[in-house]
Amino acid sequence: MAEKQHLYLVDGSAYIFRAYHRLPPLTNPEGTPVGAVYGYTTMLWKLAQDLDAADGPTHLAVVLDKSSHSFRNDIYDQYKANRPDPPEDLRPQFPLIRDATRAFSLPLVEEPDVEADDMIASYALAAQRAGWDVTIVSSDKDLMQLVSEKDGARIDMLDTMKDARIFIPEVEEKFGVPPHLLGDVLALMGDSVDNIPGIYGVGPKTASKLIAENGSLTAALDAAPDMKKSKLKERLLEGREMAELSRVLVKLRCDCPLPIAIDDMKLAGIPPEPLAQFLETHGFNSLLKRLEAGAGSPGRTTNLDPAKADMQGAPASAAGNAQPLPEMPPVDLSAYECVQTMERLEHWIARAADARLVAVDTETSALDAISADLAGISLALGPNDACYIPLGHGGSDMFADTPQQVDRDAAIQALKPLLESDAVLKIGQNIKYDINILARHGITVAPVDDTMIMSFDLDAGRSMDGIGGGHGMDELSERHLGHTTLKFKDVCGTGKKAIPFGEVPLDKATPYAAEDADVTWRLHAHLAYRMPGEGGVRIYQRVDRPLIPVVAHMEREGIKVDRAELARLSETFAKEIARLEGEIHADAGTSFTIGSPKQLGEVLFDTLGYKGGKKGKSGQYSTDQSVLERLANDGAPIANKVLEYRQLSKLKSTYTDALQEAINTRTGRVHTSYSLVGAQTGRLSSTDPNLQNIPIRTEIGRQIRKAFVPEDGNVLLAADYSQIELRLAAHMADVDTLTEAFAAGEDIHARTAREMYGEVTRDTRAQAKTINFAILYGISRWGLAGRLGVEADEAQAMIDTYFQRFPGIQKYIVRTLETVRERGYSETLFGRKTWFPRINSKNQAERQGSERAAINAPIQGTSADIIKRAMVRMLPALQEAGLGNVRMLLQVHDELVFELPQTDIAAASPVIERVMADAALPSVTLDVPLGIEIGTGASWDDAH
DNA sequence: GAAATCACG
DNA sequence: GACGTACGTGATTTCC
Repeated sequence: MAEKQHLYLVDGSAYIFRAYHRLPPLTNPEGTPVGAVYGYTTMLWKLAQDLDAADGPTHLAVVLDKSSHSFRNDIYDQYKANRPDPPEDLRPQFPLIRDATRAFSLPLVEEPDVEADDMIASYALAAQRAGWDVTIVSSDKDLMQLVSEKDGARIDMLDTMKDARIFIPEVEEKFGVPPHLLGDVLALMGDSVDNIPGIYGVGPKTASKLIAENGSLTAALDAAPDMKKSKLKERLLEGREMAELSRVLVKLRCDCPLPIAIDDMKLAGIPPEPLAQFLETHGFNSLLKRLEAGAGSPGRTTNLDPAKADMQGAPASAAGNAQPLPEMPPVDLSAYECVQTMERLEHWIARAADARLVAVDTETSALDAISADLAGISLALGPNDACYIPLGHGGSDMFADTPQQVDRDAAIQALKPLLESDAVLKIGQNIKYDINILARHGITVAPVDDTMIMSFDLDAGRSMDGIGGGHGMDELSERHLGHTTLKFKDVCGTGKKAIPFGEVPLDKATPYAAEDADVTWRLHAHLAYRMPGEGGVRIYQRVDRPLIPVVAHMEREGIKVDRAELARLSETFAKEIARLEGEIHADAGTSFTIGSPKQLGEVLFDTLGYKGGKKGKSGQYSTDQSVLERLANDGAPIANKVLEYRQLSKLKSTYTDALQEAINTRTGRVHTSYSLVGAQTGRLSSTDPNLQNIPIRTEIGRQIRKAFVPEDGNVLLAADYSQIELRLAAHMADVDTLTEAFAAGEDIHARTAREMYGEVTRDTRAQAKTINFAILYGISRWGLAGRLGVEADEAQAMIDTYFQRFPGIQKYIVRTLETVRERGYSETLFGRKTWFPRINSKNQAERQGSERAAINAPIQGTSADIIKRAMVRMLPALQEAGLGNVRMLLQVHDELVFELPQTDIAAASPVIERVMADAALPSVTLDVPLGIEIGTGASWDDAH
């Protein structure tokens, strides 16, 4: 029997309207707007690429509206009458949609006097009659009428923007009736966009209820006279005629003549040449590169990673698309405007809306986004085309005049539509900060691009000659623009004499603030230009960019800590510290600063004369934990006391004291700040305070975790990836023994012990665990020897055994190092690069250090990618499950912490588990399952 | 501001 | 023949 045919019908006209509103204002090299065309092209690409997929197309055609007039206008002259003209910069894109379709060599259907919907209906039913499956690529609710299954041939829909399949249950869920009754519902409720009247006062809810109860529109209208007296009854009686007219209007014509036979819509390989030409003409360089990389057409090539078409999360940004690099004149600080009236503000807002790409920077009174006050906002629309809008300036001198400025709340109301518009891309340097500042003024800034993160995704780990390897704006400006920015300290001063930005006079504030926005705009142009050619698009668009609002939101949530509990602990610790101090001084026979490693070393090794003091390169004795533990074993009672003293001082100063200070006075919670560019591997880092290193390993430290608590009625839920890095190592090195052990849910360290030593005892398991971790970090015989307390050759023998037992691991290490040496960077499964500029260094220590980091980076980085993907999907998944009260508070590398009502635990746990376990999909299918461990409780400690 | 130490994954 | 030994972070303290 022949394979089943599957026809995809693309509703091209509807798509470009949606693409237009979701995509940034890209232009081709000639300056013609092509944002929507780009979106359309990527969609076709993705569809064509699914040619060999299980449910992919065997046949494909695009259907477009030919003219604005159709037979429906003859029936009802008001049909679609109140539709506004398409936006100015969309109009030139309509003909380009045809060009794009032809470039893919796809059949195109355009018929006069009927709408695209009618042609789609006619084709869909014809194909279904022939026994084919049909997928309509659209999200138009009218087309949902066609969803059906007949003799095993199904018609379904695909919304490529939401990546959602719509079949009968989805229609029923949305409208409360099966698809064949949908036309009746639509007729009753009407449609303001198409100007279909329906019945006045009847919306989707009432309409679907009436149809569901009566079985059809006619029956519903017939039943009206018998209804008990109500507003609805009157409306049904009065509106009968309009409803019947509407029923005709929403009915799809299924009998249009078919200009192209369905058999001729066969999707074969797509000739690359016309497509390449089209992509080149419009500057779609990222797609062009892919086409070339695939050495063929999207419909045929197997080189394309499905992840690249995995459009989850982010609306497109300018980064990664066609971006010619504009000419940029030198920065001119005198070119900036200080916006002091509503008229000028409106002018800038209008221009920004027109430009559809604006660099934004907020100036505030402090560095902490959760409590800092807004001092002003700067905007940039191009090089030297920038302004500063002071909103909270006034001298500290009470007698000085407050400078003229727009009323803050009025300005915020005026800026809100711009900053929230889907059609305007907001770019910022660390825009998470600005998002959080503006969130407190009721503005949800979106969509965004972030130059700091773009830089990180291109250049993580790279150090640039003399300029440094960071991603701060001043550094980026030096590196990419050769421009030295004004420094904050030159404007606000430094140290004690520093003044808040709101007290800086406007003639000094304006050049500083506007320059930041100008430089951000310029950096964005540079980085967006580099993105596609240097492989930054995938990780930026799929992982890091969609994460920005998610992390911003977590920071705003914060977590509650029990201040009284911390204070109690501080006091207990203080007493204990004082006692130990006395004893240590007595043991030493002298009073000294225990917290000074220098003095402590001298006391231990000179005054008291203990053996084994080793000085480092600074000429100082080492007194760290391992040294003190050794001394304690050799019978030095003072050593244990110092260790205990150290532990308590650490806990008190870093945690119990500092966390009390960190409680925000406004929210009563602790708000950390996450850096998305903090760790070279792609991990997040947490500062002010660091909530990623709260004690857990010792009993006394865990008391601090007990102070992290939910609000009354809630619980904390902690969800951990179990052994994720070892699982990823097993997958990436392709070690069957380990992947099978993980699949079987075995204790992986025990399994390693069995493989290496033939038996599992407490000892061999512990050794195997150490070796497993050593592998992840790039092993050396000395390092392992030190950890295990054995000689180096014994450690070497274990390493040899390990590699013999798991040859895949050794191959992975060799392979990874080879590619890093050759290309200069490592890569995660999701395409995140980390650069190792010293991998070929002549300095052995430097080189070996880089090698160890390079072995670890793909594993640690892939783990980071996975949890980031889980975070991006988490709240939408919970929302969809009706769990809007679940709050995601913290991320600790392989753990997510949530706060939720006690009553939601049972429903939320499986959703959280599923999102985390499936986070690699669909981009990457792992050979190992990702195990998730979930706990709940009345504190963070209890949740473990 | 660097160095030493130690909290976490 | 010396190097200096596990990957990735951030906060605190002391001392120069």
